Amino acid sequence: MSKRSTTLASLAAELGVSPTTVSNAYNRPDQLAPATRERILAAAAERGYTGPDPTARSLRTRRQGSLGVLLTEHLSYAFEDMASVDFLAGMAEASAGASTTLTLIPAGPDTAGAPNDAQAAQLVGSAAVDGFVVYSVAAGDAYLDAVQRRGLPVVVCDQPTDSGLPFVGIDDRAAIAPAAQALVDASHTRIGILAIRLHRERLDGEVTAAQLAAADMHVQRSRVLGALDVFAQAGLDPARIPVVTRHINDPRTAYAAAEELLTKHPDLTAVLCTTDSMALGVMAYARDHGIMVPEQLSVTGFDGIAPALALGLSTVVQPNKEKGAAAGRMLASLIEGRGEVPRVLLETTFHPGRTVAPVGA
Amino acid sequence: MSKRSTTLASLAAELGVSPTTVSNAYNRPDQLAPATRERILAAAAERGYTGPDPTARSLRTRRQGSLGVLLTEHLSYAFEDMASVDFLAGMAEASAGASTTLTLIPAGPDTAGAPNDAQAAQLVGSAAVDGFVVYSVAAGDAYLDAVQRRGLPVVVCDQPTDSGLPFVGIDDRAAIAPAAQALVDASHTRIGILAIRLHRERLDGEVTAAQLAAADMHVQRSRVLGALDVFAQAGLDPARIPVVTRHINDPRTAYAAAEELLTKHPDLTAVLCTTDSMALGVMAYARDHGIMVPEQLSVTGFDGIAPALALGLSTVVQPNKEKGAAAGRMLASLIEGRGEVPRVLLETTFHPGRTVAPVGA
DNA sequence: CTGTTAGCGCTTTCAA
DNA sequence: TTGAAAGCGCTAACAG
Repeated sequence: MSKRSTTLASLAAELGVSPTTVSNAYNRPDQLAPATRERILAAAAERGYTGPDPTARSLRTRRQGSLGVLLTEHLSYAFEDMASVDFLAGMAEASAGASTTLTLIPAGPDTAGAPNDAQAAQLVGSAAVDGFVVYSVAAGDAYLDAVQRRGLPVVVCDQPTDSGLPFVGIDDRAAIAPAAQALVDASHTRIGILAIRLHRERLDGEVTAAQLAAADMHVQRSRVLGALDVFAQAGLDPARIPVVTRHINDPRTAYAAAEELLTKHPDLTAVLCTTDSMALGVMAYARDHGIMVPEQLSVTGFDGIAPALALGLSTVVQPNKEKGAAAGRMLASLIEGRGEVPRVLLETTFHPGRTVAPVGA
Repeated sequence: MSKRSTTLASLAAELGVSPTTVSNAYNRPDQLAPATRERILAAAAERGYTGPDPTARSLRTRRQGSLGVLLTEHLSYAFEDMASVDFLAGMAEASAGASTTLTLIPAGPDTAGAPNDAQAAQLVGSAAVDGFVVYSVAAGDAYLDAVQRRGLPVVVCDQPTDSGLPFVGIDDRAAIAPAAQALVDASHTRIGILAIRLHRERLDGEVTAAQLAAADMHVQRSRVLGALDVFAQAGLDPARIPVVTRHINDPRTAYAAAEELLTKHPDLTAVLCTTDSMALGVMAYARDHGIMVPEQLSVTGFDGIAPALALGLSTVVQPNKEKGAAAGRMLASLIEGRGEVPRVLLETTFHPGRTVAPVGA
């Protein structure tokens, strides 16, 4: 209480032992006499010394004991999406396994060209971590650039898919096929697509083929293209399949997107969504407007989040949590120094659910 | 590439300026000639120097730029509960506001008396943070002790309620009253209660009055007692109201708990749950067993998580996200040095929903 | 088993 | 406007 806080050195001095000995008492219990150790720990407790200062230790050892996580856009949106929450849960598990902490970088929204590159660099540059997992960030994102410059180990998850960095994800383009196929098998021909965030720039509404081709959010783009692959294969004209998108991913927005799609195209008999959250929005909209699912409208999703599964949504299930765990483990092993550039693709499955029915059933 | 990485000092040497000047280029742009600054930044970029090392800076400035968050039990369980996810989203918002990162401490399960106090102290003691928010941790928890010993600013959220530390939460005992009252008003007399985790020690199954009185998880205890208050007031004998509890909070467990309660007490006409996740479990069980809600069974929850609200659950809504934000802001301001011991109680509201109906309706 | 000696990379007075 | 010096608190060699 009286003097400025106790340090390892001051403790050592008061006890008449060397700093090394005190340090060993904490870090290498087997390197000193148990009696000495007891004496040191007792004195420490008495003085309110809780052990070596983490910062000083990190400076010396060059290890932080923390994995950085960079989520797309504003963190608080990320938490609204169950898929990213599951991902984080998986990372938490991996980090507990490595007994490190998890540092979340609260990335602000990064609109392309917006002048917040400096802030990105600043936040990323000053995070006390041993490496980063970058989750579902747009190609060319300022935060991603900053992370790469930082020079620490990095694992990219989901996207961008072409960064050349260690990667964990799924094959989105192939993964969505069974959902699209289910619609085709049910004889649907008037199908709409609902996607979130195809571009870094805000872009809400119906998307042109050119815009789709230029989309820089790889995951969403792959899913839309994967669905169109299947529809084209089935003889449908991709140009006649409306694609509506929204920048923000939350329930209200999903509802509005569903409304736009179904109002502009009242003849649709099926909606393929690139996320479950969107599909949930469609179902909410349908319920509110007396549209029976699947009798009058078939709906498919993507992700396999709990609420969607609980509602019996026909959807592609991806192992979100396992993805987080895999990314976390991969990062931990890169930090350990096993330095290959691995690329892990996880499996997905189609959950038939009960929201797809033959046309006019 | 060639030599060991660039440091502020080496950069300064190569440029023939002093370390101070380079430091100023990053930290006090107004303290040096713009031209000098440009030159320094350019040279830095060229050499791949991304700015002052965060650890060294922290050691020097004694600030970490990160808020620590301590969640109960295994982090990955925490993520399964939407209420804590919402809380985290709120904290993320507050931390973005303070432009700090968020450090999650992956607390392992802390059974009372288990010998992991050392690990707790270790994890908490070595986290590079400026303070902690402790979320819903049992009274006497080893992690909480470790946090207190660490001597950094701390904000307690939800529980324990009697720590004397800065606090953010709700009045759980009063908050649950409207839910209980709704059941009473609907003339229910055969009511069961489902709660999670009343004690630190694992305890699954029906709880005795003595066990309830000794519960060290304040929040759950308060909610159960608050409900019993109302029932007693209405002339029901608390001793005849079964309380079933589960240690782990996940959908499967909730389902099992519902099954236990309704199997042991088939005459129940209503179940009051102390969390929405439990209530969801009851509804799932009811659906699977052909029990109509609310016609044959009334159900109430607590929390107001999105999936529950979407299903029309009659529940007490608490501002989870706002709670996280309030805790984060309070911690940030304590770190800034505004050092009172505040105590914030947030408001709750009862969401009538449609899962309560008169007996035998 | 314990001690001595050097920094880890940075910021901060204080001077020039 | 820039520089010199002095540590922040710790651990890793290397001796003893």
